[in-house]
Amino acid sequence: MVPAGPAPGELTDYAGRVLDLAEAIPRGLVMSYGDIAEYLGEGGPRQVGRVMALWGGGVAWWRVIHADGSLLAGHERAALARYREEGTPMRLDGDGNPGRVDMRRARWTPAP
DNA sequence: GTGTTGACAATCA
DNA sequence: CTGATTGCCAACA
Repeated sequence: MVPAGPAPGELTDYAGRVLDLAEAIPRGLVMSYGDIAEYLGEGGPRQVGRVMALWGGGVAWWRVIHADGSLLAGHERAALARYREEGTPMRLDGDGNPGRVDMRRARWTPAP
């Protein structure tokens, strides 16, 4: 049998690692795309982003954000609700409303 | 095979 | 602080 490559819509090993790591992020903390890619030692922030875009719906997608702490475009409202519930450290935006995560405190790295 | 796009990041102005 | 530019890697037309 010829080794069939990853069919479209199916998880690859890399995607599995990304999702597994995303699931491992503790409540109240977050990781950036670049951090995940760096920890896995392969791919890059964009590949992690692609995995999350496709299968992120099955994990805590709101705990995976940009390196500068900005939230996901289009899902900011849902993410804010989660952060509020989990007590994630937030940084106030110009209007005095939470618009970003305080990466300085919320950033997390697995198994230190 | 080439060019464009994308749930990104680091650097410069 | 924000905005623009460049670099990176994979998928898609």
